[in-house]
Amino acid sequence: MVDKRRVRVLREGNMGSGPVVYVMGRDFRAQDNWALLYAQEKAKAAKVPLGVLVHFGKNFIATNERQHDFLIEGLKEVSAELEALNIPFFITIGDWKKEVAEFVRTHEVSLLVTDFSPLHEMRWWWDEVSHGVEVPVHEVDAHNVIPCWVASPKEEFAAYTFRPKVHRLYKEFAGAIPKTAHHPYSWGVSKRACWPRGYAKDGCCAIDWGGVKKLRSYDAEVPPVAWLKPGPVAGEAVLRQFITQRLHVYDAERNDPTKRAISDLSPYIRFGYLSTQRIAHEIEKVRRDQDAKAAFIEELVVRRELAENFCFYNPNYDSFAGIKNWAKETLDAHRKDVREYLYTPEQFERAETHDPLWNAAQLEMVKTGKMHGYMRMYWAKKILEWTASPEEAIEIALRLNDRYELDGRDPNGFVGVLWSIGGVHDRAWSNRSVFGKIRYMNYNGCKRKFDVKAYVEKHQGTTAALF
DNA sequence: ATCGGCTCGCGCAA
DNA sequence: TGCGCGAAGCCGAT
Repeated sequence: MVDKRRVRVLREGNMGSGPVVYVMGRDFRAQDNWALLYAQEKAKAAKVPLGVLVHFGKNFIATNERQHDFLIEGLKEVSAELEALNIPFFITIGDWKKEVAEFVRTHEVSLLVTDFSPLHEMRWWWDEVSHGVEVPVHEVDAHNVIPCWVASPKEEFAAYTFRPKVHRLYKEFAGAIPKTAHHPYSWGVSKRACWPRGYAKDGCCAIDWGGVKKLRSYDAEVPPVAWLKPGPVAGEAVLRQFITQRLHVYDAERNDPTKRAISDLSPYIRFGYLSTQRIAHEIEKVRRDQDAKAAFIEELVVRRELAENFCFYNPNYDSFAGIKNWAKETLDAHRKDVREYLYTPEQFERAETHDPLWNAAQLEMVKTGKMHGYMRMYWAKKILEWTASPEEAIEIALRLNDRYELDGRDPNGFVGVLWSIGGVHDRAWSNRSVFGKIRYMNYNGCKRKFDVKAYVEKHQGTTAALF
């Protein structure tokens, strides 16, 4: 049974007699998925078919070719896995209100289930959809170990206020997740035919993935990356490799961008190919490296779910308006400070600053789709230092993050940028030029901690090939 | 190499 | 009301 505390009712109402549909918005996987398990539980109780729907609309889950490719290639795998479980996979394209509402009417859907995201797009969409359909809509937190609204009822001040709440509830929610079962009630073949309209191949049932892939290719400006393969199977392999090859050095070396100690799991978590709870469970099973395990669980659960908490409770999670008063005041007091360097958004984007370390970080992100976590702090703080205003710095950092990172457009990214530039979840430090009391970082600090030259050499070059 | 100060405010003990 | 201490640091003194 899915814990009732994972579920929120977005639209009240009684179930009809038709199939249950899970609208996958964020957690693209067939196993370890509480939203799918909940939908299946409801469908089994009502003895009705179960289907999964993914909607491709404006400002959807991916906004460029790199992320779109990572999504489509993974979705192919997920959809096949669902079909094998007798859970048909559908897509709709275009306007939410029209397409989803029509899907619901055509198939006489009795209940819509979705996965939780704290981000505006998803919440606004569901607000609209809930008003545009006449069936109940239930939302399930399938992304967090502890459901966001259960972990805390308010915006947390810092990790230290959130941590004890997480630790109190962790044992209750963590652990193995039941398997998604082969669904016992079939969706009639004739009813499936011709959906999605215009993207069905061979008459029915098969989706024209080539067509879907072309659907949202923006320019070829942000190409897919080859080193990280999309999908749950690839995610599983990365998790295995992390546990066997890198976990033992995670504690000591995760802040050294020249070492290979980090998990590389964030893109898989971002697209839901891997469940956080499942990752946590696999880590807990390891019988060695206790310090490394604790450090990883801290980042995977406490800090990642703190980012979800911030976006869920703070509607200004992506702007200056979202930071704390002490930080606004101190940044305001330093607005007129002389900036030693000033760069345009294009200069940042093309990695054309005077600082080879900053350029290397930017190049790492542009070329690989994943900047090392430690460098993300330095990178964002320097954007604050080298732009005319904190608003502009936040805008540039978020735009670049969301455009190039495979794990962009995610709560972690918003909080990472606002932590660096706006002191979110941080404390005040010594007053200095431009930064005010926002924690400062510099080149010398990096030199003390890792081999800067090696990092710069590893990511040298230009962005010329991309523009 | 190590340490204290920087500086704010939450949460808890009292 | 007082007090301890915190998301990843820096800097100068010793």
